[in-house]
Amino acid sequence: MKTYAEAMDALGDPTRRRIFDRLAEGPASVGALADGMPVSRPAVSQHLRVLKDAGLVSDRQVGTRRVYAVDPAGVVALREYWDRFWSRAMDGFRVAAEEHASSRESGMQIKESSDGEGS
Amino acid sequence: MKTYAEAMDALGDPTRRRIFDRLAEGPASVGALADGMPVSRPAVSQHLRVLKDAGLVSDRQVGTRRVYAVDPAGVVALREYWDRFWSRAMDGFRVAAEEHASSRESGMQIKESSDGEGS
DNA sequence: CCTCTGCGTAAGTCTTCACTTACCGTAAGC
DNA sequence: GCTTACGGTAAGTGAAGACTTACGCAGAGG
Repeated sequence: MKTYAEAMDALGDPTRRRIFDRLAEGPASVGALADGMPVSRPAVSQHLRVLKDAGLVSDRQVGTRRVYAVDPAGVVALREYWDRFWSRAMDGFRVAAEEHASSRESGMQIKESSDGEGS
Repeated sequence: MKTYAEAMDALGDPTRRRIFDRLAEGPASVGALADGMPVSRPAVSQHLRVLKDAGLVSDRQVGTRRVYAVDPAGVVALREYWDRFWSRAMDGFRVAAEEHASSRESGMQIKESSDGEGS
């Protein structure tokens, strides 16, 4: 299974996010992607390779051109990961709020600066 | 605005993802986070700073300790960005499929290659 | 007072990686 | 056959950043 980690690493780069953003609006060839980008065409090629290895895009050959498009499978996997993460993060936040309240309640040594009470 | 880009960059690092994952299960102090991590405590501090600048975590002082927790605001912003991205990506995929079909129809040469994984 | 704990910060090192130019293979057109 | 588009790959370079150790500062407690 393509790890979500690879996808997150891939989208951690601004240029790759820009390329992926562009592909999200429709498939495009490498040259078309390189136009309107501040980097060279080989750079775009290398970024596309990373995105492809991460399972985020796929490519097909059309004549002499190579057309790239978003790979729905990778996007779905990433979205599922993010959904799990989302719920866990919300749980964690709830735990944080409860711990904050209970520790205050039980008289633990929490001298929150000189702020005193958090309203 | 700029938050989601910063958040994506922040989560592009494996160590920061690990820290954020840990915080998603509940708040923790810097020392507690550093324990069970393969990196030193200052490294964790620096990662926490990046996560905090990205709006993904918040901190409060408890005595001599500093307790970090996920910041729901940042998580919400990132999720909204992802939702928009998700729908755009799906649109792009539909466009790709349609273009693919039409080009096949017109008898063009097409060679597919996504990620070679036979069964 | 002094000490000890907990954490942030400074300074430096070293690895990663984004980008470049140059080159080579492949598909279409003459 | 040759030539011209298009794009992947190799090799090299420079900068970003992840990590370390050493140090400084604030709070809790004897």
